[in-house]
Amino acid sequence: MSVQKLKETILNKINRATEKALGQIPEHLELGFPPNTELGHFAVGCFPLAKQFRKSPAEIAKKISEKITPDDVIQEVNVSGPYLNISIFPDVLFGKFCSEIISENNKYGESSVGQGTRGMVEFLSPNTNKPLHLGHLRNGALGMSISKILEATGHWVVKANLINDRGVHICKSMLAWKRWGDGSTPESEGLKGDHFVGSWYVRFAQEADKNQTIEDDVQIMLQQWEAGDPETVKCWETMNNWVYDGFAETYKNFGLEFDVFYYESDTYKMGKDVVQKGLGKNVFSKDDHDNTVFHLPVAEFGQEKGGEAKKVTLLRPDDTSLYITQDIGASILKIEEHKLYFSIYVVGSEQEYHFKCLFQILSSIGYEWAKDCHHLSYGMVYLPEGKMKSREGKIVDADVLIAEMKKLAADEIRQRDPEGLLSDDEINHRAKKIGIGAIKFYLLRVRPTQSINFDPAESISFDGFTGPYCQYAYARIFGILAKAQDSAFNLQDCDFSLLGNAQELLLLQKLIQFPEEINNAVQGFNPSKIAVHIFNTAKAFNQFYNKHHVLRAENEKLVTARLALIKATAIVLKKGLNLLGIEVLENM
RNA sequence: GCGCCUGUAGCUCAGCUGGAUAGAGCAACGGACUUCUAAUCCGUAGGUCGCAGGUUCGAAUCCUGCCAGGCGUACCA
Repeated sequence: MSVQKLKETILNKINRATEKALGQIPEHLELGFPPNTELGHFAVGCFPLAKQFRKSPAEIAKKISEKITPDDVIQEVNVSGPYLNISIFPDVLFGKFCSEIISENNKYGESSVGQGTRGMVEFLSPNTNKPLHLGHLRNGALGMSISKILEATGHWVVKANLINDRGVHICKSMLAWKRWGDGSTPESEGLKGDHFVGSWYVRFAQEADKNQTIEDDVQIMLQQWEAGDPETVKCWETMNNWVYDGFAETYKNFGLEFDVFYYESDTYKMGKDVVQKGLGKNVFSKDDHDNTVFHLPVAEFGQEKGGEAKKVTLLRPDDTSLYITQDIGASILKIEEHKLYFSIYVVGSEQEYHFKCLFQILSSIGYEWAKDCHHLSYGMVYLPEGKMKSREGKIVDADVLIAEMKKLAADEIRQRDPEGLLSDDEINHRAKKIGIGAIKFYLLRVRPTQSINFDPAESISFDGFTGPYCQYAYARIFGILAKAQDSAFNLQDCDFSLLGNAQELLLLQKLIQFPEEINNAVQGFNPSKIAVHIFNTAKAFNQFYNKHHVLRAENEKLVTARLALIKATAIVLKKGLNLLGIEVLENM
């Protein structure tokens, strides 16, 4: 009997009892959990039945309970006000769930609700004029996690990175390097490529403060680039390649993976012909200044003070395109090239209006898939002094943060290894997983719409509601399982009737809830659901661990049953952390 | 002005498809390592759920108004 069947069995029993007691099958009931494990293992609130049977929920609960007879699954049913609290025989309860989790292993919690539909998650989307910062890490962590969660729920995901590699800001670092760089390279300066290029972007800003005319020079440079001037294009390629080398290193360190890269230099002209076609079909029109514009539907977007519809400009009078025009082109390209059914854009909340307009325009042009485009919007990352602004140097650099967290983790590991038994390689290996795990968990543990106030002094720690806390629980379990290897247990021989104390019940409850939380996460595009649940699972394990022994339990049968329970726990912890893009460690 | 987001314990946040006494973590204080890893656990203390109405048997959760903060608001990306 599977877990799903067990739940159905319980609900069926209640349905039949309701029919006996009140003459009708209930319209809708949900199986939940009581607030504490002493009340029972599952709970059903009778509120939804009040209308159907025109009685108070408490009265209904009482009548139903009278018609439920214990059997080989249900041990007893208690009524507490409007609730039916149901207890299951421990051997069935623990037996079913532990066996199922262990046999499904890393597939536990997955579902096929996505039915194999293919979609794209576009995230990170960096500019090639400066290194990545903390905001990019939030974006990257979200993009990776939501991709994994979509895959776990039966979707086919293409991870895309649309790189903003052209434009006046890119030309700024080019101009500064050409003028003052004196042939220097990342190698000659001993810098990561993206940091090297970023330093010239900063230099440009400094020079521009002294001398406004270079702002004009950079516009000329942009024109030369657009005209395909060989020298400018060569410089652009050289510098972008330096940046890509640097980015690749950061992607690798932080665990960011992409299936496809798009470059704005390839796509920035693409929206134009779509707009011009739409102009012919009267989807778009010309305004007084000869701009090509789109009128937003008043019902959704409201109207201007004068009463006319709001509009979006798509082409300037000289037919040059704007950001949204490019995005129209890129959106269509992505869908057609990869035969997508849905398309997700992981982009900061400051662009919500942009995407609302973009999806509306695509829909108005006639693309039905526009309804399956989703902007996964997330809040800003603030520093104590305010919003991050790279031009003012108020940023947390991604590489610096990663290195710092890794170092903090390494210090912590060394403290736990006073005799120096661990090799530098091993310390490095662990420190990386722990440091990155701490950053990712910190960025993913709150819902995306929340802005994050990043206080470098105290924001990211290894204690409490953190990634390392969850990793630690896993490592503890791994330690026990490793020691138990000699007495390898067989699921068939487990006597699960021995389990059932408060800590074991709470832990099992967390394991049971896991698949549902994955579902919640995917429906709300919200990985924090998983972060919170994995923390609660780790906490439930630590509470169990501190109160009960596994290997030194009272008797051999209890040892085996508990081994099965913690093995199932390890599976859930690992799966959950992996869905957040966090790796587990076997030793900490 | 308008739109979206946010407002819950000293701080950072869960809970927000209405339901059992509002939960964590951090910080504070007090405990637990001869026992499977103390990056742990237990306890104490800490809350007019921004304010005011409304809907409901029942509201942190839904509706309306207001207050405060953030972001956005057509020819930047």
